[in-house]
Amino acid sequence: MHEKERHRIILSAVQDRPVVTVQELVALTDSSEATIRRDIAQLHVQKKLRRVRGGAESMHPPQFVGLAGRPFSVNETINIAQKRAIAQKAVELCEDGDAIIVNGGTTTFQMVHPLATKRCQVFTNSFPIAEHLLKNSKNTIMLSGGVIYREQNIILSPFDNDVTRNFYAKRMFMGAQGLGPLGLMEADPLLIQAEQKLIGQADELVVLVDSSKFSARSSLILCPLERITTVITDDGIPDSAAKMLEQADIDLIVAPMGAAQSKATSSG
Amino acid sequence: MHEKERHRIILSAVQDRPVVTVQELVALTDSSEATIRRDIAQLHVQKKLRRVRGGAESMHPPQFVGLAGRPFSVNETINIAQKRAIAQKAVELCEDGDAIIVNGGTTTFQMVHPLATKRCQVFTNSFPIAEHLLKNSKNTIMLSGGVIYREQNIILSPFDNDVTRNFYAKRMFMGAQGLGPLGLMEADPLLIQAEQKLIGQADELVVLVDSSKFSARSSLILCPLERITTVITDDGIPDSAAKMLEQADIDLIVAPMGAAQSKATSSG
DNA sequence: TCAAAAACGATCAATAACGATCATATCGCA
DNA sequence: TGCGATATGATCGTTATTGATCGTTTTTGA
Repeated sequence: MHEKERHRIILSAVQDRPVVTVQELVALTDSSEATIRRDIAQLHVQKKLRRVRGGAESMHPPQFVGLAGRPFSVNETINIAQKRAIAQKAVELCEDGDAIIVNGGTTTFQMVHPLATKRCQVFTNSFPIAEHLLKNSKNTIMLSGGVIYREQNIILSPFDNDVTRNFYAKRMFMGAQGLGPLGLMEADPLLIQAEQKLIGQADELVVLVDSSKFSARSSLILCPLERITTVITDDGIPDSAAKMLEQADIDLIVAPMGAAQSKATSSG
Repeated sequence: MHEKERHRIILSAVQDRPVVTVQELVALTDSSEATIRRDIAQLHVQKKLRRVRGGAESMHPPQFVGLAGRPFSVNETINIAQKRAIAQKAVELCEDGDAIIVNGGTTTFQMVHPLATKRCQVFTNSFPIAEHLLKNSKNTIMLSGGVIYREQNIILSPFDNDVTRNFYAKRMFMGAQGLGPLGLMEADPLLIQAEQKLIGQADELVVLVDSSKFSARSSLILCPLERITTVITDDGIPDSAAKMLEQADIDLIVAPMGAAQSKATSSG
């Protein structure tokens, strides 16, 4: 067996499992302990894995997401003030008893705090949102079925016949990568598919975007402007964007920012 | 078992319960007290947990959790030793890559700790099981869609067309209210419906019941004995029950109780 | 309060993992 | 084919980890 081949196997094994022992790799590659140790040492200096006694472990250890409060470690803290203000306005649209769909995302996640005092029927595809509402509110929670994708903490189903089709809501709330004349834009094709499925199950579509999203562009169009009922953003929205929304007959809600106002930065 | 593996299991166990004893961890990892104490001391200086007399406790535990925070506050603590031992044996049937179904319940929940070091495809209808495995393991998690019932922390779908139908597994693991000559017995009609749906999606059916369940009777029959492939119980199983299982051609696995006990035996 | 039981810490032997070295095997190239 | 370079496997001394045993400390229960 060639070196490259072993390395491929080792990296594959170490990514699948928290730890791989030298013995397991010996059995897997049918080579000697000495060779495996040399390979591990080599991959260690290449930062492809971490060398530990007895074997090797992944460089990206399984995320220890502390508690319910902090799901997506990176994105969540960007523009947090704007997101909170926007989410607050979004929840103000909801009344007890309403059936709503909350699509997963860092902005929509901020809805969980004001939602804690409500009693709505919440359908979501976000594991952290469901978790938080389950533990900290009395809302009825419905979850979509499917595989839980760890990076986004989103539940995706490749099938068309999931329970999503049995839920119909007055409003759906969602964030987006960008919002322009062509419509709502998203980056990931997988997300596109899931979100389009959800959009079809709601009457009104409420989009939550901080003002930086009006200049952000992405490659994939999720839906045209006409489909959007309401846009909630912060007071950094450019006039041109406001005019664009007005012409498309979209309700615009501007969430006022508090005293400590920071410039919105694009959050990827 | 290697160091990292033990640490993973210890951290998994300590998150599930406010305090874990050294003895429990010895049983869970099949290593000596001295080793566990060293591990706990090590994780203590790493601030991964807090070392206390008798065992260890979680670092951020005094956290208030609502009703739904812990799976079943009452049921969870009874027969905990038996449940852990039984769950341990159940996980020993699983190999990396296996597709398994884990039905929600207090006994099956104990499978999460030994599962922490595995890499399987786990389909479950239990929110706590999904949550724990998501945070403490690298398993692929698939969740059934539907309403989250807070009392049982189970996700139920009244519809027949949910994503459950798209998942097929080698084995399904489930607990039960009782196990008698007439078959597997359950108390709640709603659970019956959901569990029957799941049973149809697996090849083998593995039932996890502590020995008290052989004398328990319930009103509703979930499935006949013939459908059961394997029963895992503790060594308190009465001879009559063992004979009943043998006549029904069911594999019986007895989980040893206590530190130094006879190894598990398989028959039938 | 005292005695029994459990938990603990320290120590030591056994074991497993490691690193270094050398002999052999394989590959590239002329 | 022959040669050099590199990769691999085996051996051995060293080091780290583990489990058992001891005596000590803490908790439990009468």
